[in-house]
Amino acid sequence: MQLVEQPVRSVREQIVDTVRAEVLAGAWSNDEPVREQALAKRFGVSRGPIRDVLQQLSREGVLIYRPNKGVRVNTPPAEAERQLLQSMRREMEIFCLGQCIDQLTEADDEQLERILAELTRACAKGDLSAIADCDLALHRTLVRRASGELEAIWLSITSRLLMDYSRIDR
Amino acid sequence: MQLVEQPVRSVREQIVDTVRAEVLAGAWSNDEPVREQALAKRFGVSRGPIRDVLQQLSREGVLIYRPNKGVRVNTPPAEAERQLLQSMRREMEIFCLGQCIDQLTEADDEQLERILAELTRACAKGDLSAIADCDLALHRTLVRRASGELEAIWLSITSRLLMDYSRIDR
DNA sequence: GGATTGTAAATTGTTTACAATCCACTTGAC
DNA sequence: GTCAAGTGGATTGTAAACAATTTACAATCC
Repeated sequence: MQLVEQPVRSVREQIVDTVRAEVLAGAWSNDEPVREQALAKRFGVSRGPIRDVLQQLSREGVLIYRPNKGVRVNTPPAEAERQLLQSMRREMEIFCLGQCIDQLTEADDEQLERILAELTRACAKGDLSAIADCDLALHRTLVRRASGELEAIWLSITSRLLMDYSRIDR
Repeated sequence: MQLVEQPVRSVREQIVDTVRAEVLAGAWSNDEPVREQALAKRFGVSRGPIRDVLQQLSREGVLIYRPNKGVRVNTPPAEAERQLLQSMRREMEIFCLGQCIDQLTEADDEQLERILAELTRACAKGDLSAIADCDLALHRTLVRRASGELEAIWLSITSRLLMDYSRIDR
């Protein structure tokens, strides 16, 4: 189920979302480096697009990049940083909610309904990973609706917070 | 004068900082697209690194990217967004100041002194562009010292705010 | 004359090939 | 036996060639 609608999802964006979801779900170890060629083979593309993906996820804080040494899964933020990020995320979401609360289209409603239904189902099953996904998708949709410009910033903040979150439910 | 110290400045990062500074100074028009090959030729590299640069600056909000159509200079944020970003920037800088106020090394002090001296000189000359550069460098150094993780987020916020700023003094 | 389709140049997206760097292991001296 | 330098394989960084898409312009049709 596609939770976050995107008009034209380029190959790169698809891979970014896939990899991010896997890392946040705790599927990747942070002990061993991520190899470009392995990902390229897996997604059926060459190393070029993969490098773009890894660069973006590094900017988001999900991965960490070291020159000539590739990328690894990043460590969650320290407690003090976490509080700051929480506060900033909250501030952004309140703003976005206020921006788009009275200009939602029917398509938006429908999209939100779908996400909520999925969230309900996940809660019923106790699937923590799915719950996290839905939660992310819900807020992301709202932020995007309010302002596509803010989405990148919001993702950088939220991804870092979820780095912590995913470690906990494991 | 190099205002923001960086241990190992990769070629890409140098180009990123150069291009960002030029755009924020209002040197680029937002009517015509930015051509990859032109930049590659100018900086003496191939299109690969240039694409990385353009991708990063697009994530930062300085440029805007459209699939198969290249990038352009982005438009400044709307007033409502601007206020949100201002608030978030303020929150981050207060946090970072608190984090690193009592753990500054002599090298840091020296670096900050250099920036302040440059800022004073710029103010005396009334060089608005230089003032903006110094202001940016000053805060960026503080943020980086507090947490390298936060720097990317801070840059995304501040760059967008400066998009507006640069337009004004023109 | 105005709109539409066809075509060629330009630009972006991707792949492939090559250079530079890093890492683990071996080899050798002490 | 231990440590140092060397060496081969693997991995990242860059450049150049190729494919796909867009754009501008010209030819054609109504």
